[in-house]
Amino acid sequence: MITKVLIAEDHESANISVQKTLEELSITNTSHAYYCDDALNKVVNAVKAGDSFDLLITDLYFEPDGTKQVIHSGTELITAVRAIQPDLKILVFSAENKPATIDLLHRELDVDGFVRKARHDAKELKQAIKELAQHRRYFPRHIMQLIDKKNVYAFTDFDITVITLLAEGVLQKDIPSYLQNKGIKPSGLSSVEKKLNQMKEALEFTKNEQLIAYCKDLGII
Amino acid sequence: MITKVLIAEDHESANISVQKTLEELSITNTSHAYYCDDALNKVVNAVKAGDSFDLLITDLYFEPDGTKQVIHSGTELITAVRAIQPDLKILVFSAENKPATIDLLHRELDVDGFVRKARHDAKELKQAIKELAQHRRYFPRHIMQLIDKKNVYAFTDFDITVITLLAEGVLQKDIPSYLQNKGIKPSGLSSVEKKLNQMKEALEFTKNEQLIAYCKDLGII
DNA sequence: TACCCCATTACGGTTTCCCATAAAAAATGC
DNA sequence: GCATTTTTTATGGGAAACCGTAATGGGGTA
Repeated sequence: MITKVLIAEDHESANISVQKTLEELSITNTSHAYYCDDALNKVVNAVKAGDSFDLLITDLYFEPDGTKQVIHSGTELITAVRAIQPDLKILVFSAENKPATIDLLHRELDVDGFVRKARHDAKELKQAIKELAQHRRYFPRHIMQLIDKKNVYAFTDFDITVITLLAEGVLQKDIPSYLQNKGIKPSGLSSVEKKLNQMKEALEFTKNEQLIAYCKDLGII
Repeated sequence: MITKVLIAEDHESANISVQKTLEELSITNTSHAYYCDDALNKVVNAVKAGDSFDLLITDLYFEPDGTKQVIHSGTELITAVRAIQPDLKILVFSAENKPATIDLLHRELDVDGFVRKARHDAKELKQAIKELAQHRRYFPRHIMQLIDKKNVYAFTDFDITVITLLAEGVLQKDIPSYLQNKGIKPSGLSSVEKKLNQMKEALEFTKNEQLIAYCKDLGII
């Protein structure tokens, strides 16, 4: 049974509508946090007081506004609260639609649900909370389809390093020295060229610019 | 006096919170539209019935979901309703923070107010509606400051076309023929090179890959 | 019309990238 | 230990990109 919920969301308006949705599910014991640090504090205090939360609904992106914060993003918040209260159910409510990010939430951070801020998000939110109350996870099919699509090529750490360097403006011929400085091998220019060719061939691209655009779209870099 | 309001917003949750905010201002005569076409229809019908709206609160971005729509964006909607009902007050409520867009709203589309979806957006929304009821415009100072600050480079249609072609894998030397086919001028290779250099210099980049990454981050392409 | 100004285009030299091939090094198998 | 295979690195020629400069062309003005 879900009765006590914490909402971590910097947008006041989003906060309001989440609360309203919860009210429609007869959940009135809600707390709000407009900053990640504040959210973590509330979780800590609730556990200390022996009155812990049942569910955390959190956004991923929190806009900096000048006030110093230790935790800056929803993903960091998730790992932090998990360390404090492992059994806390976590539902991510975000406009995020990059497959890489959603995949991270699903597999590595192992959150209980994801609802994308979109046309029918309030209805979805209700559905998700109902599912979570039944101890099921909520990742709608149309979201998971996004994830599968990205599996046309599995980017390795090496791939990502090389692409990131390119996106930062490093000349291809200068990449080997960067790799050596970081102790990454292989570091030869030919190896870099080979990797780039492999990626481009797998994705049917011909130019580095396409790779950059593709990786940006998927949130890989 | 503002009594009858139309909310054009594809996100259900945002729609809810706007309505709640209006209720707190004792405005209960509200209509909702989840698509631009629907919003325009409601404006038209209200005018025909001699019971027109006092205020339109609209988002800028409406996510396509397969249903065929004539109008696809808030900016198009704004020009369309202005043609129907010139005295309709328009308040844009959007997460948009690109200086160029806000500038467009302020100067060319001449909307009555802009509230950014951000931390205290509900409070701002209330304030904005109060201002509009007094026949004043509402563009908070911190928004207008954004315009000056972040305006590092204003991308033209030509810029975006060139960058898009690069991101699609078109060779730089082949871009001129593409431009000619689309009837865009200038179309010379030197002009393309010059534009790319201008952009890169303005943003302190050295490589096209950086430009692609930057434009992807900003959602320009 | 003649002239100037500006934007556009054309051209040539240099650098970087691309690609195929070969050499070197490392891993594997017997 | 030695041969084989695979991975990594090196090299060179040709294509594309980069960059400065010169030529072209169109619009405005007297």
